[in-house]
Amino acid sequence: MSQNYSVGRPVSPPAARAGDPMAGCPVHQLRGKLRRANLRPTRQRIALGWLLFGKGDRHVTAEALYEEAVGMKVPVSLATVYNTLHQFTEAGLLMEIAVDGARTYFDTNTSPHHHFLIEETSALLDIPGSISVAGLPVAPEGTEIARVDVIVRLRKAPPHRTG
Amino acid sequence: MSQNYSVGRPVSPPAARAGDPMAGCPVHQLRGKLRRANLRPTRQRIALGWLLFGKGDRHVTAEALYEEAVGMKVPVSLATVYNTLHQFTEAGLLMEIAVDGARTYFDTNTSPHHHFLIEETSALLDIPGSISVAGLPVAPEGTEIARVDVIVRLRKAPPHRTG
DNA sequence: ATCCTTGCAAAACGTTTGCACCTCA
DNA sequence: TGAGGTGCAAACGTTTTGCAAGGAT
Repeated sequence: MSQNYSVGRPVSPPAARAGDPMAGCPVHQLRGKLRRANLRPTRQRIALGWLLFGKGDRHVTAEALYEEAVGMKVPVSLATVYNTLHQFTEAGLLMEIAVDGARTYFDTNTSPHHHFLIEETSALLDIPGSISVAGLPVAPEGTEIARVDVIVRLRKAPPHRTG
Repeated sequence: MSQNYSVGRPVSPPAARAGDPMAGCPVHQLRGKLRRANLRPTRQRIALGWLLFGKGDRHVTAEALYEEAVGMKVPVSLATVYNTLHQFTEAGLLMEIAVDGARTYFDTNTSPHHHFLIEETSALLDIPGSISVAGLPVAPEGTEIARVDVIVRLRKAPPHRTG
């Protein structure tokens, strides 16, 4: 329930030491996940997958993930982060959310759900619970609904609420 | 036409030719609209306002509006188009919609409504009728809902429909 | 060995900004 | 005339791309 964002200490990047006996660790599952997606389990993809999928649902930008990887001594380039995020997205492991004009978010929660956008910080949050959208018209002929995005923009509330 | 500023050439906004029954002339109303927004009714703003508000609801990108203006021999620069769109937005004459990672749309319909996004062409359409969004949780403490955006992404339907 | 993947840097893209000149009220 | 607006081009931040070297099977 609590959004624990401060992971980092106990996690050791898989590339830190060569030849570790890590059979049975989440890395192994990650390899299978990548194989199933027809993605070779390379060092970078495993490290990024670890960061992405090892902490519950996340909303990351390419740059944020890149800096996180660099901070954990994972050797990776920004271009590879972009490539990997897009490959993961195509494989259905991530969902891409373009909510702002400048940044693209990648969401590890690929099930249909919607988002809060904190305008102050441009942070994205899953909206808990379920939202129902009623009154959708039929899609124009020749088209079908691919996805429905609901974005609730949150502003800082006025400093007091009298009454 | 280098940086020549003597563009006294009569812009050909659609009504520059008729007699001048200013009352009822859309340009006149536009001038008032700009005045009320504390924006000087300059040539460029009037021309852009004409393009924006003279054809019913529109969803334009800065670049599209720029090319439209250039195509109509309205001397305007891209930077001014951006400036004007943002000024209009701040004045409440336009609504900004960032639906895609790359482009920002400006909607002349400022009332709350939602959109189709044609993924094939990145075109934006107002959704006719009303949509109700139910199940919204309360905004986190200290925040309030500024706006709710619903974007229905439309894909080309599968080529066959074997019944 | 082969193909896929990565890294680097530069290009691409849409947008913003700084400064000189011009226009409107 | 003065306050404000405009144009141009260059800066800006994010994302994409091309090509050579490295890793996975």
